[in-house]
Amino acid sequence: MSNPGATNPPVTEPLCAPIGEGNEIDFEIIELLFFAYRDFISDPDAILETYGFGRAHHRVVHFVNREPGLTVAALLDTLKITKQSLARVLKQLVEGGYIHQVAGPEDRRQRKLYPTRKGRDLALALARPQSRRIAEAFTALDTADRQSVVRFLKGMIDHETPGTVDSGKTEGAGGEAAI
Amino acid sequence: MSNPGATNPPVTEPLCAPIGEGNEIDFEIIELLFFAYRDFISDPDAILETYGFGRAHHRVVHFVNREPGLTVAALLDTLKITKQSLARVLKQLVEGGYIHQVAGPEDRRQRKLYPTRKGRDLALALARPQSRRIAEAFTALDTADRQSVVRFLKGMIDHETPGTVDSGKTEGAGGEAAI
DNA sequence: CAAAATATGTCAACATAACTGACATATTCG
DNA sequence: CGAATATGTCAGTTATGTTGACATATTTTG
Repeated sequence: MSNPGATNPPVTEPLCAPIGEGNEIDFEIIELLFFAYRDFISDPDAILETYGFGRAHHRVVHFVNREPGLTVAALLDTLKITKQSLARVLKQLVEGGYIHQVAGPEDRRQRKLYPTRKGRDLALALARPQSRRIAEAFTALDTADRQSVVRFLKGMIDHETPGTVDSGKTEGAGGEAAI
Repeated sequence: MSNPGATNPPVTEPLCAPIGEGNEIDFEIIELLFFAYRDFISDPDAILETYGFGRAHHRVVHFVNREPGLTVAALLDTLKITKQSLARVLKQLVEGGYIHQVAGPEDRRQRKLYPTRKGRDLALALARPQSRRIAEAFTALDTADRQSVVRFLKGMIDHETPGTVDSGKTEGAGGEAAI
């Protein structure tokens, strides 16, 4: 079927030239983001493994520490996962004494989430190597350069026009999020 | 003097203060990276779904396009997964006509991987929205600022000490292709 | 040349973390 | 009271990774 020296290459004929030569695609940044992020999460991942935890636990512990008292619904909205997905890791974190659940003072249906001292220590232990990595990457940059990085990262984030997202349902599509 | 009110708070008592106030941790960049990367991969993920593909397929298609003719072993080394994991997605991509396998010209045990036209089109379709997002985030930055972003991202990547891997060949130019 | 090493493929079982759907319970609201 | 809401839970599915064992073809080596 394949003929070396065929005159009319079909879509299944192999291409030998690398992609992105003379293309409009910014492959440099695409790949830098891939590798930077992969190495960025490798540090906490190594720590999590010693606890028997995974990325999902990191995300939950992180955001509960960043916003103590947030509700399950708010956490689901931030993580953009389903409550069934959250339930598993949250249960482990609560039973392990990392997170405390308190019935809402006004709406007692709510479960407000607070970190414990143990949970805070874990969040800090996970963030520390990440922050160190950032600091190292920043050593070559002055204050103005660092602000450029912040502006770039903010520009990479979806600017959700408030009003387009109908917050009627709690079970939404999930992505492959990661912290 | 450690605690007003309660006498001796155990590690399981809830904390109300947000983490990272007056801490040495750079939570701003940590979270910006999280959200930026999540949204960054959401674009290709939506496209992949229409093909019945996932992130693993994107990675394989990307690398094969960036370095046509790379071997299975080289791909495994880049992706840092097992051959059993790769086999599943690679089989789908080969059977779908996105990637072509050719026995190595010198070492016929090797299977050199090449993108087909179809595979190249897919790789471009996946990279295009990512590149567009980068371009948008760059609009607020001049050339010097963009170089700062590149320097930052490179600084975030693990600098593998080239001593563990002995590669005495003149090929491994710094900044090799990869997603 | 025969044996060992290498590159790849494959079968099977398992783990994690996401998903959907259905249903239970407690609480608040109209 | 009945409907809506916030949360929890059970059951099954999918995608992607893992380990271990073994097969096959090819190259290298003793």
